[in-house]
Amino acid sequence: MEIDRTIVQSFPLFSRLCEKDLDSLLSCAVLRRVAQGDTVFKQGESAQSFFLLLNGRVKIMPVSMDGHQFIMRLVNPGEVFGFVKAILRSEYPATAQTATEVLLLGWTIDAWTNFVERHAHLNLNAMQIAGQRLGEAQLRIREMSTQFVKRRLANVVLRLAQQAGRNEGDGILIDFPISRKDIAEMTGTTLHNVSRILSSWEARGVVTNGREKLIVRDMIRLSALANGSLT
Amino acid sequence: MEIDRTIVQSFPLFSRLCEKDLDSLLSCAVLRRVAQGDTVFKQGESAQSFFLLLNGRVKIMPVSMDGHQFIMRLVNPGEVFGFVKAILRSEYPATAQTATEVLLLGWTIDAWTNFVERHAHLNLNAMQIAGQRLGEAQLRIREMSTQFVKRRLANVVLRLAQQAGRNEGDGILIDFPISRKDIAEMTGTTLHNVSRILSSWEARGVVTNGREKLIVRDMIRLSALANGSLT
DNA sequence: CGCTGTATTGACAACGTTCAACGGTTGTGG
DNA sequence: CCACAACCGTTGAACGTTGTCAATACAGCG
Repeated sequence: MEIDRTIVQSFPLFSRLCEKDLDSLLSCAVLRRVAQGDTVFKQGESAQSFFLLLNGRVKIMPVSMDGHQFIMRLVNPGEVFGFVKAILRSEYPATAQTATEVLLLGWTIDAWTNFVERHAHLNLNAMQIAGQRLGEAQLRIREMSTQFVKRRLANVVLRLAQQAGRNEGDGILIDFPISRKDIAEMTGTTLHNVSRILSSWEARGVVTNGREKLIVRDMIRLSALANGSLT
Repeated sequence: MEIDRTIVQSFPLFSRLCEKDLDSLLSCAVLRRVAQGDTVFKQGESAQSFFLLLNGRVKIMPVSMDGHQFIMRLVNPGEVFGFVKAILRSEYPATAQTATEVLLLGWTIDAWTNFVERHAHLNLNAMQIAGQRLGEAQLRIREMSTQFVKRRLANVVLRLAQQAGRNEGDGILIDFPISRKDIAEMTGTTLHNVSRILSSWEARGVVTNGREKLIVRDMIRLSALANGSLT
């Protein structure tokens, strides 16, 4: 199967690679299709590969011993996942489950380290990925420590609209099926609360709700809700 | 001033360096003493240096626009801080304030990158630092999303005891002055709540409280509180 | 047409924060 | 050495937020 190289080249991890190098990197990648709801890897497996998401969405979900589910990260097209853990040759700390049918490229960590030896500047790219994840994680910790559920939810929906939104003229549709439970697990609350709050926002014209569907109608007011200047 | 090289060598970032290399690295480090309550760097400054804490404790505190204070990380002796951001040549995302008088070593990022060019394996060490921070951050997110304040507090105190505890025979003393406000800002709650919960634990013989002081008397029961098998 | 998974809503209880008052300790300056 | 201020900690009460329980509705699917 043929991959569009210009697309892959535009992804942060591979920036500043020449065509030849990109070819050799792509030649040792494995293309994989995964159906909706299946898992790419499972928590606890040894991290021998990492993945680049070409298409669709993937949920990164640690499972805790006390049964509480939640979603650590939502992977959008063009992002890598399983990357940091693979470099460190440890175990995946979470399960990667698809939210849609997805298309992805996989590399073994051996192939990658091999390649990096000849392209040392990729170390910096890798560090940038790790740094970005760390920044996102710390931002989220701050939100969880200091903000009420309403505001956290506004931030989650805002990010969804920015990263997974498709402009439909009269609003921004979240571009994959997402349930209240999913949103609750991204926000750190219950689906009941999410339902209540989204309903109240719908009454005020900020969003439109549907079954596994969410449309943002008023980004301005949503932003205001997210930064606390509106309740 | 003379630094004990065997101590520095035992720190993760510098593992697998020979004596000679260690000397050359130490020769371009700056030793610095900072008084209790002063700041090592401030949020928003461009990250031109990173630091290795030799002695004392440092609090990493992002400040949000809405005034909410909190403590993102507590740095223990032997740990580096400001490291990831310095490598990425961005701005410090938080303020580093000392909880005690501290002694630390500082390197400019230029000296570091220079040194890394001749010791490529340090890239992996750096990645390990970043990976560890990321893991800690994600663990904390999970705690904040799914656990009640009591249990989160138990986890915070447990970590304090493990990382900053000194065994006193009849209990484990947290080895630096820490206020209820500090603990609250590490847990994501108010000092009132911390006071209440710690008082109830004191009544049950789990801890002993004092002014800017905390002694863990019963690690077993504290662990049970932390993993939810006890309320 | 019943089954399953998703969503909405109300009532209620539990939890946590805010407000307020008070007591104790430390440090300072007269 | 004492008075005083500043800071830290504790505790109670009221309030608001959030989670839990329960009932219902609705859509997709065999």
